[in-house]
Amino acid sequence: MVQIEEDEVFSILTGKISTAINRTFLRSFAQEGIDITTEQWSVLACLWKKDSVTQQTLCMLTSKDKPSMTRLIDNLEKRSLVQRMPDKSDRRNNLIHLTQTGLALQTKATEIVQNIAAKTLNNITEDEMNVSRVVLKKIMSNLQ
Amino acid sequence: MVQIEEDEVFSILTGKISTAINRTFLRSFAQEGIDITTEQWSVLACLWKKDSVTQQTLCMLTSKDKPSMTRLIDNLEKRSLVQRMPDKSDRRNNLIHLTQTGLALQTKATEIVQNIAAKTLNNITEDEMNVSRVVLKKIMSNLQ
DNA sequence: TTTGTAAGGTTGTTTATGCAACTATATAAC
DNA sequence: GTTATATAGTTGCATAAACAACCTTACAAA
Repeated sequence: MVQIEEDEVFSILTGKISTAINRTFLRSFAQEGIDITTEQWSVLACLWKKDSVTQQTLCMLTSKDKPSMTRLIDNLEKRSLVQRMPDKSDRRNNLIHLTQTGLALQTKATEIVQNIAAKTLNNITEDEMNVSRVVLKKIMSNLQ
Repeated sequence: MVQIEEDEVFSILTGKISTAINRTFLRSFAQEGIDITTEQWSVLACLWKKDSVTQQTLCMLTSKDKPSMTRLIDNLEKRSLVQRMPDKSDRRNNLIHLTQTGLALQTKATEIVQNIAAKTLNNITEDEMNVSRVVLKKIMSNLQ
């Protein structure tokens, strides 16, 4: 049984680390003249792997709920990065399709994200990384 | 040098884990009839340790910026959990003071948080936990 | 004493989350 | 075929984050 120290619980629960990462992320993107948020990037990253999927699919891939996805897509459409397309085989679906602009962002954005990741994970050893992977998986499964 | 796999970067950057924890947190509190958010709790938790501190102090303790804190305190005041008090020695300051209601929440809230933490960290060994602590510290310092 | 500057807070705008309630389409049961 | 139910997506409301711009009070330098 793990002894839980209040301070570390505090740090994790309050999302200190995730908001710090998010802040870094936003600033790096802004600095490079890319006007998207972390969340918008997370959707684009899915589409760069596989384009033209339903909003529901994107919800599952990003662990966001339907209303959040609706508004994320709204904002991505405002920036002309994606476009909602009707699905002929099932009219309930929107197929989210990358525009040329959205597609063109991939290289630069991916590079920026890799840099952030490298900076964030600096000094962390391979062993520490492997343990962390296990821990993260356990936590995710503990939370369902 | 750590090899960074895109999937795990993705999971961390998108805050999948922190939002999952946050969701669990909100639901547990709601279930027990406590109507506060994770962020509001994080402020209360500071005050339970040391009452009557400035908003700026709370900002530093919770890693939030001034506007966020202003609105958090607004919402905590709405719920009558804290009260802004003038600081006679420096009129720029607000001293944030726990009300009786805010103080009374401590025991139950702390118990709920401990339960969430225990559930979240279930199955994680002492060794894994120790490595994780180190990794979290390194990440925080990498992000300043 | 006046002026400049720093520090503590607040407000406005945009984006995002959670939840509940809603519409529209599809599908299964009768 | 009609009804019931499930699925996809949208909208409304409250809360929170980031950033910039702002007001007020304190304090130091001239």
